[in-house]
Order: sequence, then structure tokens, then C-alpha cells
Amino acid sequence: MRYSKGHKEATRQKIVDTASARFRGEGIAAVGVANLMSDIGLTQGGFYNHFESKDELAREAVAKGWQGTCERLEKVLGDPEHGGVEAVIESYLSPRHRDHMAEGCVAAALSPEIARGADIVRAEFTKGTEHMVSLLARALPKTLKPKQRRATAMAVFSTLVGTLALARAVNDADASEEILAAGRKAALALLPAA
Amino acid sequence: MRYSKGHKEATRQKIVDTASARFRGEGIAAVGVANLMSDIGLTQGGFYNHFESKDELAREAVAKGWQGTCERLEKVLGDPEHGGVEAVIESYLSPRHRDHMAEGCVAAALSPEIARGADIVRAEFTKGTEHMVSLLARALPKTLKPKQRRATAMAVFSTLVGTLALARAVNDADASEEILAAGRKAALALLPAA
DNA sequence: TGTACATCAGTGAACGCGCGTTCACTGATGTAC
DNA sequence: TGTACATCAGTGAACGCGCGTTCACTGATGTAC
Repeated sequence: MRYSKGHKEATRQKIVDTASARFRGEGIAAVGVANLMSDIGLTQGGFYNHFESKDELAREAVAKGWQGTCERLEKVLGDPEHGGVEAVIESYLSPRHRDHMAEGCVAAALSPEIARGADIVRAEFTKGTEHMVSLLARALPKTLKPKQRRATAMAVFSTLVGTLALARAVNDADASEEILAAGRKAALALLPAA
Repeated sequence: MRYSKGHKEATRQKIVDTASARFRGEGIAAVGVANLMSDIGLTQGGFYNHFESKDELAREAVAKGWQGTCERLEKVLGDPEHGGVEAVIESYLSPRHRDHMAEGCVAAALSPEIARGADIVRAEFTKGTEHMVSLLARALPKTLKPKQRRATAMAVFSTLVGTLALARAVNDADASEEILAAGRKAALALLPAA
């Protein structure tokens, strides 16, 4: 063959990685197939060697986004000296996360667009949400019953998503910081008293 | 003149009203000027008699959205028999609100798109957020200091926005209900103990 | 060893379509004389 | 009272552009004989 062994799979992964970041940063609809392919030095025609449709790519890009977020989540949760859900709240609601939409959480960047979008993408988003919630729930104190942990995890995650979305949309740096700070405090308050 | 006294202003209002609902329901970028004008029986060319650009319309549509949401908020807050912030939480995180994106809160429907969008739209969004937060803060118990009320209002609003965004994006009816319920409970828990 | 052929990732032109915006024009009315 | 003109909300064609998707083709390599 013209190309080396893992060439096709490598190209596919490049497309997914690029799409995953650009979709989060610019919105799914705002990133065209031709433009995306040219990012990795290819032309639009080749896209359909790899994916059935743009929706199918969006599905994979969403999965990839969740994968990155969940990996970082586990890393922060497991940090021996400054870990736990408290540390997750701190890093999720940091100025750094707010200012880097393309590398951040799928939910904060894309949930309304996904809500309006293709069913396969929504299904992938749902799986990611479930995974995220279960990781958070597992990290909550065992003094809570499993159902309570799950409900608390959902509530904390919702608070994180809404806080970040507002802090990003707002046009005023002070207001944005205030929203982040209020969100951090509120998310911490949802955890059982230590 | 060919048209009656308030005709031009009435047309302008029809454009803003239609845009405000459709932008929330479908996303700003997804609604074209020509398509929007045809909704009210006009052609695209006339649009620029009323607005300088689509961004300018988006700004007004966002303002209109906040106006509706804030009016309903004040109504619920002031209800003598079942009012207060508790009632706001209940209605914001209702299946009805989740299932009617076009008539609902701007923040839950559009914040990521606005975060990426034109500065005039972000500025209008910021004003609306401030108004929303101040209305909520004013309704919190006077036992809290003004700064605490403002922070609590921000946190409650962030929780509402994130919960609704997730409940809408998720593809599974049971999970969606669970998210709404967890969000309601968490938002209520942020209020000072009665 | 040398030739013919199959493979297949990627090319690039083309499909029909909608985008935001511009602009010369229409035509019913109000106003001026 | 009758005529000429100004006003202006709305029309619809056109601008250049990008969209998602299709498809005949390219050309370097591996395989079969």
C-alpha cells in the first residue's frame, strides 16, 4: 500500500482530535468539513473515507471530549495531597478552564447545541454525563447512601456547568470572576459537611 | 404614507419577537435573515430598513428574551400564596421549561453561542444576567447581607442554568428527570435555612 | 526477476443550497402648489 | 380641486462565500504469476 500500516487510523484520530477541540471552541455547526480537513493538510473529499457523516464525527468528537475531561477528573480526584471533589470544583471553575473552551468540558461548551442536534450525538453526550456523574459520586464520602451520592454528584456537576457557561458568556471580567467565586462556594456547600 | 402610523415599529417588533424565540429554539447562527423575514411575510431585503446587521438583531432579541424571563420571574416571586425564590426554582426547573427552549431563559438556551459571539450581544447578555441576579438577590431573606444575597443569587442562577442545559441535552427521559430533581434540591439547599 | 494488476487513502471538481449584505427599483400615500 | 412631486417600507435579484456530500480519478505500493 501507498501508506504505512497505521496510517489510516492515525489520520482518523487526527480528524477526531482536531474536531473535538474546534467543535468545543467554535461550535459544531461553525466548523465546516473542508475547513477541518485542511487543518490536518488534507482535502474535504477524503473525509468520507473515515466517517459516514459530519454527525458521526460529532459523535466521536463528543466522546473524545468526555474522555479527556474524565481522565483529568480522575487524576485530580486521586491526587494524594490536594485531591477530592473539592479540588475538582477548584479546577473546573478556574479562570484557566473558563478561558480555554476548546480544551475544556463538552457540557459547558456544547450542551444547548447538542440538545438541538442529532440523536446519535445526544446519546454519546448522555453516556459521557453518566460517566462523569458516576466518577464524582464514587468520590463522595461513604457516609452518604449511593442514591444520595448520585444526586449530589449530579447537582454539583450541574452547578459547575452553569457557572462556567455564565462566566464565559458575560462580557465583564469582574462579573465573570464573581460568578466563578459564587459557583465554587455553592458547589462546595453541596458536599456533606466534613 | 403607504403604511399606517405605527406600521414600521410594529414590523420591527414582529422581527424581534420572532427572532427572540427562534434564536433560543434553534440557535442564532441556525436562523437565517431571509428565512426569518419570510416568517412574518416579508422578504430579506427589507431587513436592513430595520437593523444594521444580524448581530444588532441578536442583541435586541437577547434583550427581549431577558425581558420576558425577568417579567415572569417577578410574577412568580410576588405570588402571595406560593411565591418566593423556592417557586422560581420550581418553575425554572420544570419539565415545561425544559421542553420549551424557544420560550425559555436565554442563558440556558444560548450562553455558549453568546460566549463565542459578537461583543454587543455579550454586553446585552451581561446586562440581563445582572438584572436577573439582582431580582433574585432582592427576594432573598434580609437576614443575609447584601453581598451574601448577591453571591447566593448568582449561585442559584448558575445552578438553574446548568441543570436545565444538562436536562435538555441528555437523551434519556429518566436521566433528565433525575437531573432536574437533583438540581431543584441543590438550588433549594443554597437558600438560607428558613 | 519482471510484468500486470488490485488496492485504497487521498484529490479536487461538482451538486444544490443557504448564508449576510447591497442596491436599484416599486408603488401607494401625503404634501405642496 | 387637480396635478406634480417627495416619501419610504418593502421587493427581489445579485454579490461572493461556505456548507455537506458525491464521485470519477490519481498514483504509489503490494501481490500474483
